[in-house]
Amino acid sequence: MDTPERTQIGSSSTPISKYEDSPVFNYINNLSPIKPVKSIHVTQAFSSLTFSSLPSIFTSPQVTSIKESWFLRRHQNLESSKLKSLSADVETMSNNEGTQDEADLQEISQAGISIASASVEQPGERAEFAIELPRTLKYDCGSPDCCTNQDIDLQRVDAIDRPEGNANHGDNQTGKGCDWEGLVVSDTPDLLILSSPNDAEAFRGIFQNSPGLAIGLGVSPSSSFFQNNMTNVQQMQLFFQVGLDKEPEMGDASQNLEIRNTQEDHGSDDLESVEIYSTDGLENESAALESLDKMKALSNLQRGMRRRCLDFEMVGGHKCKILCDSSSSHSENKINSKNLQLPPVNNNRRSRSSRCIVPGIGLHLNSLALAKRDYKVIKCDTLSSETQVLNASDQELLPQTMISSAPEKEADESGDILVEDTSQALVLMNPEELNPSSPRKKRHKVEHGVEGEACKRCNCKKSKCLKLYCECFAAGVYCTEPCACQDCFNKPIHEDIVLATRKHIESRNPLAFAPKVIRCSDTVDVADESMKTPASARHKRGCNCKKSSCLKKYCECYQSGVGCSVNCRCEGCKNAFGTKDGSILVGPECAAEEEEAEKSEKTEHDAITLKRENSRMEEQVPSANLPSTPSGLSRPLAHLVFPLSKVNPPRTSFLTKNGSSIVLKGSQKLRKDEFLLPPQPKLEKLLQPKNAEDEMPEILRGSSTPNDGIKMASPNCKRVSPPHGELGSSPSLRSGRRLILQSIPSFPSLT
DNA sequence: GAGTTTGAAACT
DNA sequence: CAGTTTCAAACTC
Repeated sequence: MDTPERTQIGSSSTPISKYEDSPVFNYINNLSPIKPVKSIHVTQAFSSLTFSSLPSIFTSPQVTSIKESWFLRRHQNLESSKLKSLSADVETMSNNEGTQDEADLQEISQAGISIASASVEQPGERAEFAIELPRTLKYDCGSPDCCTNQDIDLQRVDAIDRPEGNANHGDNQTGKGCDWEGLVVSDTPDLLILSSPNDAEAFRGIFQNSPGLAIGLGVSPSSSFFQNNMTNVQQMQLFFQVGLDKEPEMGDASQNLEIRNTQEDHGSDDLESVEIYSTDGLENESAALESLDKMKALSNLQRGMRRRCLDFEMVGGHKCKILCDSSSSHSENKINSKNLQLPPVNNNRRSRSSRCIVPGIGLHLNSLALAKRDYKVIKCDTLSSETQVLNASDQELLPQTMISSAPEKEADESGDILVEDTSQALVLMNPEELNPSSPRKKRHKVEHGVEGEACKRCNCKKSKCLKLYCECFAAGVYCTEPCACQDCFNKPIHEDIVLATRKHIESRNPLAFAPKVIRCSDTVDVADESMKTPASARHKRGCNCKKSSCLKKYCECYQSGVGCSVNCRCEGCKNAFGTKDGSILVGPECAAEEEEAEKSEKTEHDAITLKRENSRMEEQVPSANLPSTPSGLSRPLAHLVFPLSKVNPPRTSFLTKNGSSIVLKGSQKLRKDEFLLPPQPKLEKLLQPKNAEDEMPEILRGSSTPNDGIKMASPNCKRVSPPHGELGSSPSLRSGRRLILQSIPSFPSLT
């Protein structure tokens, strides 16, 4: 099994080889521990070179054969004084001295550029090392490679676009672990470490401490290595060219990924090789194989590059910077799209990628949040940053993500929560994420159309962003740059603390991180429930407002764009989205107002009902479409969005609500109308009575369960009945519900 | 931008 | 569970 040495010996020294030819000699050779002097160098080289190489040899005869040829080549090249160079190569590589390595690198780079060059031999050598290791080791660390490959692909694009200075060699340690978390958490430098031992080893043997190689990878023009080495520069150019060529292609990251993956599967780990193949044509695998050997070295290098890039990407903060660095907005968008798209593309890696993907934003504590953002980002990219479109798409995507990513919440609160989340997610996505250019630290500013809750930006000073006071923390999101928090611990670096704190809080209140607003009955069999309380959204706990009359953002219900519910203990509720219930609570004033308003409204209501119904039908259709087809939804959503946005952050909730709740209920219809119109006190008053009536049933609570809704409904009906009596209180409600029912069937049909 | 108001979150 | 304190957002000037 000492094949390498033997092969080397035989190849290098003709006399020995002669003897070797004889089986007897071979036998003796095996018996004798003593080895030729020359072989020693070789052996050292190997020993140093290949921790992993040995296994590779054992595992794959092909590899060994390759090595043999490699050694032969090497010896020929090194004949005179370069015998040491082998060991020196290995050593130098580790030592960074490697003048020869640089030459090799140049050769490699040239080879990589020209693909076919006399110098190919040497690169081939290294390439073999790199390749061999990965192949042999691949199986050892199955998952990482796969992941890495995909990631690499993704990164490639980014890497091309992004110059990164440091070619940091990751330690195998990190690589072994294939700790994505570590990668994510860890800063860029270690990222190169490579999740897969293959890469790590390959880099070690080849690159380790060799700036030239790092340059050869040439991911970063800024890197001193790169600057220092002209050859590197050439490679850089190549890379950039490739990147430029690809960038336009990048639009379809998925395609690129697939191609790359397939190519890698074929056995070529090199991204470049993949690219080359793609350009040259994957069809000719034979030709590709030839080029592969040459390319392998480059491919390995690129691999490392890619991974680095991924790692960097992983680090949320860098993305923004990188993006900013990218010259063209297009490139940025593409990059974003790439990054963002990745998660959706790779469902398996979603969690990982999601983290990385989330731009600037740290890891979402909640998988939901992750999913949300990811979708958001993706949508933004794909849709060209149109919030409306995004909304539609988000809704579609969200449910999926929600389902996959956040089972916990789902279990807790059913589908309603998910819906909310989606809305929030949309909100998040739309406003600022789309326009990272203007990060506003304070919410005040954030108000732009959609933002609201979406872009969580805290200003915590004492809570360290580890309490629910912190919106970011409460939202399950890491604080980001726009946050003006002080002594913030809600960062990926402190992931442990964050998780521990989160856990602690959840221990006290399992629903602490659940969405505050819960959709009553979106998913449920709409028929009955929808009838009852399409109200759709209610605040989980309700508010406790005393002075704000639930007309300001102090009120969480109002802030969420949700009407107050039975759960609320608010005083003097005048929530424009729906009072607790005109019922008792409102008090004399509210009651009187409500009654009057109701009376006045009745007439209006009747007149409006038709309109509402029409609008409902329209809205319903889009809402129904939303899940199914984003495109269709986009516009209607857009309508909703703007008004909602104007109204408040509740927009987010509104959007969700709009989809289900508004459509469902006649009262909500009013809401929509209201929302469409800027929500104003006038409207509020008018609406309130309506809301009171309509919402009364809605009030059923945000109760996720239909049962609750039903319960709620009955009391509401009682309350409402008197005012409704005019309208035909119960009948009106029922009628409204009936209408809803009618509309409801439309949903499924439409969908 | 600073100060006040407000209500949720946290604590006792 | 209720009362109090703490906190940060929302709001006002």
